[in-house]
Amino acid sequence: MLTEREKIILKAIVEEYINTGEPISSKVVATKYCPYVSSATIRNDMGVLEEMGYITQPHPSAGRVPSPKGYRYYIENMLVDCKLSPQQKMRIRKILSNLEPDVRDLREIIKATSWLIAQVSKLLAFSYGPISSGKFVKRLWLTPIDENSVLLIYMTETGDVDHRVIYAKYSPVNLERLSNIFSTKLEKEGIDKIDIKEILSLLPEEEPLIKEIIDSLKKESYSYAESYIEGTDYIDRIPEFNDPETLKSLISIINKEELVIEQINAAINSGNVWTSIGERGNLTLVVVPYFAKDFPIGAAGVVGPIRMNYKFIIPLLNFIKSCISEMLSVRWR
Amino acid sequence: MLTEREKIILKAIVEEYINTGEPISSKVVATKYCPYVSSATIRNDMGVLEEMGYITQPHPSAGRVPSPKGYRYYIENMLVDCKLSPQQKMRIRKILSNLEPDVRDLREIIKATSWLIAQVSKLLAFSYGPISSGKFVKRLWLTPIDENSVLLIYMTETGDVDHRVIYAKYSPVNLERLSNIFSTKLEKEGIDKIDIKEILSLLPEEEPLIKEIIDSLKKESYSYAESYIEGTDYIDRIPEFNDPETLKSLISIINKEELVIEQINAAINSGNVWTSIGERGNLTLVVVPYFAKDFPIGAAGVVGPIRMNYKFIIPLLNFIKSCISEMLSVRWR
DNA sequence: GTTAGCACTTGAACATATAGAGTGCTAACA
DNA sequence: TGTTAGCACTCTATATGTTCAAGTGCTAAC
Repeated sequence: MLTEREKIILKAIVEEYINTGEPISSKVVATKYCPYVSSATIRNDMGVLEEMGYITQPHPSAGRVPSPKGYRYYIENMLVDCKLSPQQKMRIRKILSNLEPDVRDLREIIKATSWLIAQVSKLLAFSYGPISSGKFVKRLWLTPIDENSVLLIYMTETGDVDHRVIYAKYSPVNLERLSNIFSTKLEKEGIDKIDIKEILSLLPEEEPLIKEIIDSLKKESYSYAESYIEGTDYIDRIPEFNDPETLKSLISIINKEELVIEQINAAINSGNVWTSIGERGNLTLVVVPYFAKDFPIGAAGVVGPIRMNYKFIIPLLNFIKSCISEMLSVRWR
Repeated sequence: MLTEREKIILKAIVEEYINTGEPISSKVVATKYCPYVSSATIRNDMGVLEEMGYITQPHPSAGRVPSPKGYRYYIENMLVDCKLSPQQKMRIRKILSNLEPDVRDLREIIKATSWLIAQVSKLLAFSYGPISSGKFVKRLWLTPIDENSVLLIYMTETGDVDHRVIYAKYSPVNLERLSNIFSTKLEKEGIDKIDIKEILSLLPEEEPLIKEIIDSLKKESYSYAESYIEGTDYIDRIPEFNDPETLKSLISIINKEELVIEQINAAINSGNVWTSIGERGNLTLVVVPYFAKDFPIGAAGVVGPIRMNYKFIIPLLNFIKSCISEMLSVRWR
């Protein structure tokens, strides 16, 4: 448990360091944040904070810098009820309404979300989705392409649509019936549980096609989420991104979505902003999920240096979450 | 025009530098490549080569390094008829045949191409496509989703299929007829030229839907190529990728496909390997197009430091071009 | 045209000195 | 017991000088 003054000092160090990027000395804290005690007192307290792991010293004669634990304490205890200003909200709403005419389906909304976040945060931003919560295909359509191939289109329970080309001999007259049979079955239960034999018995002559369809659906029932990255132009604004190791971590995070999916799932499960501080090569991820009604659709967030402006980013992502969720809820279901 | 010995020296410098990464001294060239003359003679020739712009000196007391012009001369004049060994070809064919069962449509082939190139080259690899040469939608299908939305699926002349959700009031009974009307029209000419009024006169009650369809097709007739990047794990193998500026260029190339599209188009137009050396922040792109029969489908290649093993990469990409083109040509049309 | 020989330039590595920042500690104080 | 002034200490950053080896360019001779 921290004393009141220790809290003030920790907050001072975090905010001052976020602003300046330089280690913070006891003198600065004393003059700007605790004018009623001397720098020697601050030094004593800083020793305690360091022992507890909230701050560190880059080297013995430097000031103090927040540790990940310090940032976490700051975020969890000192940013509660932190909100965007009405002006900032207005600005985001305006950008969103300018965007809206160009955004026509789920994926475009998701893509636009990353763009929006990057624009406003001036950091790298990503978005991810759509996920199918239950991962169930609910309807499908079959359309002939040529004598050996059929187009399979399917819709998941979250309204996401995708397609696939299937190769099999078939007779066109059966396609519509087969579509209906599958759709009726899938309406009730997932692809893993429907009775294949029953379908085969209804249209035995289409066995190769039916098998291909089931095969495809099983593969695809792990819905086809994509991730989008925006804001690479802002890399130059961030001094921490002059370090090759940090940049390499950034590249792997940008290009390998599996590295981020864990965080995304954590955010979706918690339903709220999820912050991972410095866990992946000196980078912080702040992730927020978004929903259509109560269905989780995906997540979005920023990737930046550990030293980022949490006081702005966190309420920003919370606000964007509510905007996007509202957009999605109006359009779907 | 270079003398014979100058050519030998240039080749020596390029190949030695590609191997070692260190500036090459006259002594090394003399002992390893021109034992019949002295290092002083080599020095004289190197002075000439430097004056002509084929090589440079990092600093006055260092050896020589090839300039982009030097690399280009090397590639264009000293790598003609350079081929992969039968062993290497076998290896690639084997990887490809292992891959084949998992690769079911055009996009998956394109994606797998980048993976394959990265595997073999141990560099960052990308692939891009499918492009629609004429960019014409040839057939379309309309499928009802609910009372306000229709699924539009369309196929371009290169066999690429995509879909879009369209929002409009409509009556389901007209959908099939409308699909056929559009498909018949599009079979003959592009979306920009078909007679909208005629279609409207056939089904005047579907005006909102028809307009939405045409709108969508016009937007989408710029086909929906995607790019894939693989091999980010190999970044650590490349010493040049410890420089922050180089890494930043890499990030922008990886994330902003528009930066690469110019090179891709150049490769597609030339029909062959296209190399851009050091034009974008100390990086080299080697790009090769691939075809289905004679239709260009896309392009693939590597991104790496200027100092890369062209002697291997260029015949590698040529070989992959022929493999992929063959795969595509068998499957389509 | 080629070569041996040498003076010259430069970078890299290392040692040294200095100034400044910020601390930790001690002893004194309220 | 908590706070403070004062000071010695440590470390970084910077500048400066020295040495070493590498590799060149040039000259004069072949």
